[in-house]
Amino acid sequence: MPYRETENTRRRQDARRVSILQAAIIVFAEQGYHAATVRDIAAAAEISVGTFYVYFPDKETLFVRLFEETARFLLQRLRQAFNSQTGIDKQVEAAIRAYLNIAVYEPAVFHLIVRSGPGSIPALSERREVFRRNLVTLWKSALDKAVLAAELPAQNSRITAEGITGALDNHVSSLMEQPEPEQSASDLLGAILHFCLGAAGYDGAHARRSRS
Amino acid sequence: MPYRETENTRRRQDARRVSILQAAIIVFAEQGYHAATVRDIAAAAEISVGTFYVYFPDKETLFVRLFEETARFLLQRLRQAFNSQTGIDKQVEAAIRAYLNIAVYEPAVFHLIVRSGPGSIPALSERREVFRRNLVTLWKSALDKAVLAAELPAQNSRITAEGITGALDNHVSSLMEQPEPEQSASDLLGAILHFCLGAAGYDGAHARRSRS
Amino acid sequence: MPYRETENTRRRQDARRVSILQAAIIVFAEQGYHAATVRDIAAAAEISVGTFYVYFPDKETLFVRLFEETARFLLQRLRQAFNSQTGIDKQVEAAIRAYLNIAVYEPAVFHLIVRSGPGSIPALSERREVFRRNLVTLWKSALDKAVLAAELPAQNSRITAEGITGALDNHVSSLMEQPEPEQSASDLLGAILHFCLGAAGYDGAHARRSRS
Amino acid sequence: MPYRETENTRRRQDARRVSILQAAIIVFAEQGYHAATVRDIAAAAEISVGTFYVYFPDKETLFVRLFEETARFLLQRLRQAFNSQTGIDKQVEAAIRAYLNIAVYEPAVFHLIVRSGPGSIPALSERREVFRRNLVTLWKSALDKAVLAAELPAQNSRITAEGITGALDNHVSSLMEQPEPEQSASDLLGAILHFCLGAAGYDGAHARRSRS
DNA sequence: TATGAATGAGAATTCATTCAT
DNA sequence: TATGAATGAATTCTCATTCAT
Repeated sequence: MPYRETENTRRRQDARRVSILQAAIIVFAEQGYHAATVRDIAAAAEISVGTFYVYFPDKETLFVRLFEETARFLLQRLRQAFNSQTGIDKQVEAAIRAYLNIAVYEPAVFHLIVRSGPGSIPALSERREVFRRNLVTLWKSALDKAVLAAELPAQNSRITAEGITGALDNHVSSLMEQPEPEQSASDLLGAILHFCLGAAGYDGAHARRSRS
Repeated sequence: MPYRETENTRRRQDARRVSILQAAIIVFAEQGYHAATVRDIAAAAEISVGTFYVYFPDKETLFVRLFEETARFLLQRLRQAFNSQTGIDKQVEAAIRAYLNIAVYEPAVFHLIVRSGPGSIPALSERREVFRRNLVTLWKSALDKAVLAAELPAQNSRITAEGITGALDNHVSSLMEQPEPEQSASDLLGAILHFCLGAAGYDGAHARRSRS
Repeated sequence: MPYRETENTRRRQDARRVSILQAAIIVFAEQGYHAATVRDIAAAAEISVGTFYVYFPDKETLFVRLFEETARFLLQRLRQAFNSQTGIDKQVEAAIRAYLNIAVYEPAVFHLIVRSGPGSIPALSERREVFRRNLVTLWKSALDKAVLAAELPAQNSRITAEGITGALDNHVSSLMEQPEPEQSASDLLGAILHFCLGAAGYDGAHARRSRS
Repeated sequence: MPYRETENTRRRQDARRVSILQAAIIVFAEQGYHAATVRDIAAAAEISVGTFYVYFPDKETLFVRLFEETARFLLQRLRQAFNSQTGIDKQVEAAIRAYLNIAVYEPAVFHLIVRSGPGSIPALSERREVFRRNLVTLWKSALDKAVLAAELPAQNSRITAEGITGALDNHVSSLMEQPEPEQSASDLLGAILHFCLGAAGYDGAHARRSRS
C-alpha cells in the first residue's frame, strides 16, 4: 500500500495552494503587506507555518504571485468587457461596470492591487508599473479604435487612458470607503460614465450622427 | 537675557525639528515607511537616535505629522492656484500646473502623499482618507462655483472632482516613472488640461459665450 | 517459497541500507554533518524522506553508524597491513601505504573520520575517542612487539603511537588539501616512513644487524 | 550634560567586547559551533541578544574572529618559544612545552582551534588551512635552520614539520581526554620531545659533537 | 513497506524604543 | 538637552520528524 493516489493528492495540494492564496489575499487586504505575518496567513489558511513554506518559498513571493494573478484577472475582466460591446460608449460603460463589480464583490482584490503601496515591496514595484502600463494600454487601445472609427475626436489617447484609470481608482477608493454614499449604484455608474466619456471628448449626438 | 536665550533655543529647536522632517521625507520617499529605520532618518538628519526621540515620540507619529504637513502644503498650493485665476479653465490649468510642479520639483512630497500605500500604516489610513476628501472637496468647490456661474453644465461634481484628482495622481505617477515621455512638458499640460475640462463638460465656445 | 521471499526481501533491504550509507557518506563529506539535511541524503540515495526513517531512526544514528562502520573498516585495513608484513619497517610502510590509499581513493571516509569535528555531534564524541584509542592501540601493539623483538629501542610506545597517528592525519589532511604537492607519491611515502621510523627510534643498520 | 566620557565609554565597550569573546570561546568549546546559539553566548556574557549584535554582525563572524585571534595567539607563543632558545633540541622542547601549557591552562583555545571540525563552518575552512600552514611553516623554519647548522640531517622538513604538528595535536587531544594518565607531566614532556627529535633525525651525541 | 505532505519547535536577526550618562 | 549603547519582542525561515495513505 505505498503512497499513491497522485490524482487525489494533487487535487488536495492544489486546493490547499488556492486556500492559502485566498487566505492571504484577505489578510493582506486587512493588514497590509508588512503587518501581515506569515503566521497570520498560515492561521487564516488553517495550516502551520511550516506548511506555508511547503507551498511558497517566502512571503514576498506569495505576495508577488498573488498580485500577478490578481492583476491578470482584472485585466482579463476588462478585456472581456471591452470585447463584449461595440460602440465606445457601451464599451466604456461595460468596463466601468466590470471595475466597480470587482470592487464591490471582491474588495480584497482591489486592496491588493490598487491600494498596496508601491515602494513598500521592492520586488513588486516593477510589476506594479507593468500592470499600470497594461491597464493604461488596454484603455488606450479601445480609445484609439474609437478615434479611428470617428466615435471620438483625435486626442492624446495615452493621457486620456491614464486619466480614466486613475479616475476609476479614485472612484473605487471612494466607493470602498463609503459604500453607497447617498446615490443609487446606477446613478454612480452613470456619473462615472459621463465623466469618462466627457474626458474622452465623446459627444453622443455627434457620434451617433457620424456613425449613421 | 534669559528670554532671548529661550528664544534662541526655541529657534534652534524648531530648526532641528524641521531638519528632521526634511531628512525624513527624503528617507521615506526613497525607502518607504517600513524599510526606513529611525537610525536611517537620524543619520540623514545628522542627529543621534536619542535626539530623534526628543523631537518626536515615535516613528509613526513623525510619519503622520510629515504626511499632514505635506498634505496641508499641497492643499494650500492648490487653493492658491484656484484663487489666483478666474474662469474655470484658467483655474483648472493653474491647479494642474501646481500639481505637476510639485511632482517635478518636490518628488518626495508625492512619494509620501500619493504613493505611500494606505493600509501600511494603521494610524494613517484615516488621515489619508481625510486628505483625499479635502482634495476632492477643493476641486468640487471650484467646479460647483463654475456650475453656478454657468461655466460648466450641471453635473455630479463630486464624481467629477474625484475623477480629476485620481486622474492627476495617475498622470503624476506616470510622469515620475518616465520623465519627459515623448512630448514636451507644455504638451503634457495641455493634454491633461483637455482631459479635465472635457471630463467636467467644459465647452470652450459655450463658456466663453455665456461669460460674455 | 515464503522463505525465499523473505530472503529476497532481506537482501533488498540490506542493499538499500547500504546504498543509503554510501549516499550519506558522500553527502556528509561534502557538506558536513549539520549542513547535510535528511532530504539531501534521501535524494542522494534516491529514496524518500519517509523511507530514510524506515531504515534509520534518525540522522544522528545514521551518522554514528556510518562513523563506526567506517572506523571499523579503517582499523581493519591497518590491521591487515600490519599482519601482512614482518619487520617493523615493512609493517609501518604497509600501514602508511594503506592509510594514504584510503585517503586518496576514498576521501569521503577520511572526511568523515578525520575531519568531522568532535564536539559537533554529542553522541559521537565518545566514539571518536574510542576510535582514536583503538587506532593508537593498534600502532602501540605493533611497536611493543618490535621493541620486544629488539627492532626498536625501549620507549614510551603509547606516545610514539599517538604521535604517529596524529602525524599521519596531518599528512593526509595536507595531501587532501593540495594533492601531489611537488614530489612524487613514492617520495611522499618515503618521507613519511622516514618520519615515523625516526620517531620510533628505528635504526636501520642496527635493526638489520640484530635480525641477522 | 550631554553624553560624553568617550574614554570611559570606549573602555567599557572594549571590556564588553572582550567579555563576549571570552564567554563565546567557552560556549563554543563546550557545545561546538552549531549547538551554541547566540542566545547561549549572550547569556554566558550576561548581555541581551540585541547587544550581541551591537558588537558582532553575526555568529559566524564572531567565530571567525575568535578563531583568528586565537590562532594568532597560539602562533605567537610558539614563535616566542622557538626564539627563546638556541639549539634545536631546546627549541623543540620549548615549543612543546608552550603547546602543552596552552592545552592545560587554556583548554578552550584548543577546543576552538584544534578540534572545531573543518567543513562545519564554510567561512572558516580557508582560515583553518591557512593556520595549519602557518603552524607547519613555523616548525619547518626552525627545522631548516637546524639542518643548515648541521644540528639535524638533511630531510624533507615539510613532512617532518607536518608530522610534528599533527603528533602534538594528537598528544594534546589525548591529554585533554585523560588528564595526567599515569605518568608525570615531565615524563610526558620528555616522551613527546623524544618522539619529535627522533622524527627529525636528531642525534644528541652527533649534534653535540658537530657543534663543538 | 514506501511515500512525501504536514508539522512546529527553535534559530538567527532586526529595530523601535529606553535610559544612564 | 544630546547621546548612542542596550534591550528584547517579534519576525522570518529551516528542517528533523511524524503519519495518513
